Amino acid sequence: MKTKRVRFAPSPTGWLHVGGARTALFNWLYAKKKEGKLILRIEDTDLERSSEEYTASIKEDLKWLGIKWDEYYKQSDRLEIYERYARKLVHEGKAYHCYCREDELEERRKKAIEEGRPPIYDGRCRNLTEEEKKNYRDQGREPTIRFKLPEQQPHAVVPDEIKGEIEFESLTTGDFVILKSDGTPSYNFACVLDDHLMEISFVLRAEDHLTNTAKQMFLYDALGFEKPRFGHLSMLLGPDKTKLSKRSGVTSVGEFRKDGYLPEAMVNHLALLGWSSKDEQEVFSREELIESFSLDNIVDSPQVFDRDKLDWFNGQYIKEVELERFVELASPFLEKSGFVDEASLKEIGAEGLRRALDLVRPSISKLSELVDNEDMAIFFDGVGLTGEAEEVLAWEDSEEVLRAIMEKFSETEVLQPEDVSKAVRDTKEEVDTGYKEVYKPLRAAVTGRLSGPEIKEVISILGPEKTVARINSVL
RNA sequence: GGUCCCGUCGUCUAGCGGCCUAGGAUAUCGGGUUCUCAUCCCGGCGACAGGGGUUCGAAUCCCCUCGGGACUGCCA
Repeated sequence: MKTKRVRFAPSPTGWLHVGGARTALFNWLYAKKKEGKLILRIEDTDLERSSEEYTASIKEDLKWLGIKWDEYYKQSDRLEIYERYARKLVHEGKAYHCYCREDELEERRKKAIEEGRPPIYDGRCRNLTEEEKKNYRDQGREPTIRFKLPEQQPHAVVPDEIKGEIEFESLTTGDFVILKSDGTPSYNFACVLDDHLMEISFVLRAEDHLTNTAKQMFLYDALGFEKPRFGHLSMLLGPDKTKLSKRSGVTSVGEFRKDGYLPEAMVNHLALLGWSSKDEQEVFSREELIESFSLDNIVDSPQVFDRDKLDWFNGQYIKEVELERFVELASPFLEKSGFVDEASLKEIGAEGLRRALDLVRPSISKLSELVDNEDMAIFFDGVGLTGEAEEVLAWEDSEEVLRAIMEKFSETEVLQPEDVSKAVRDTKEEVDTGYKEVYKPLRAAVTGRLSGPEIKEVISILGPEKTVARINSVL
């Protein structure tokens, strides 16, 4: 069986957003599942809007997601190819030069809409005489090349493997431009040529290309190319149910990365947007996704990108990742906090930081929550007392409790969590009071607050010296 | 306006004629665990867009209506 080849073909006119990322992911999953190849093709034929910066950031984001491509192309490197094929079509009488200027076209389009006619190119340059052409050229007009659609517009049929065969009663276009006046190809033309030349076997792209695919059918026929298979993914929508755009909130992959989402969470969430496994599994490793991925389970209807679910996934991964990696992921965010500096980091020590982060991670759903995180702050100095904490410290037995337990802590160099539990137990006996009456003042004194991670762990990490100092400071 | 796609809990989805008084996840609410918060566990609320058919039987098939979306460029 021939190697399956799919592609992801973004245009570098903006950052990679979640919709594009999902398309890339599905292509990647398909390639992996079929042991095929993924081709990354940068569609930068719009010289005005494309930029190197975006190209670089798209590649970076894909790498971050773990989507690796096997081959890489840039359409701006291939301009001669498109031009050559365009000329070939002109020679064969399947395309022609059009000398209409953009403003003229725009004018006619507007008029057509006003008059209730479809805004379709009227084909007026189809049969220009040599003299007319010369006239236009003398006027300094740079022609475009338009593709000649069959006279009697046959209806296009797109054999979509996700939605089923789609029939178009009519194309909503006239002869369309395949080579722009600046010599660059238009999207549909470059796309068809490249998909063929790069031997793409399956074109899996988003649904906003459906009408493009219909147009492309004619191009394949005119060029004498065999058609690949096609599949159209439903759209990813913003919360307002319209197409994702820069306007519909933060949707660029890079932003999510900066906000402290893990790539595996992003991948997991994206994979479940428009696809589902046969069973009711939700959390998938990459390998599991590849294993269970199938075109059959792809959904037709569009889906809203839901931040809440992503947060949940991210929380799951934050709890599960190896501690070493979590520490690494966390450090840039910690560095941004007000309470961490080199000195305080040294004081808590690498092991202390590890334990503190491990203790705090169930409470966050994204790494950015680590910045100025209250649960994290308690491991560093400069924690003030909340009003509630002061109230607890004012309890009748509080002072006695604290003095008693402080004494126990003073006697050791190291405090294991179970040592703290024992000290609490003994103190409770001594003072003849309840657990709450010991735990609460202890927490209040040590952390300045009434809520937070397990206090015996906190004290264990802090160590006896600091703990005692803190208790002392409130007495 | 035209063409095309889509329509199950707020959101992601299971369902492909009887297993559905519609299942799961998330969100939300309540309970439990805990010194507390988070986690975790248990439970509740919550949907077949509407109307016609077809059929013994429809969320599932057909038609219409309504609703949402995309495209309609010398952008991709």
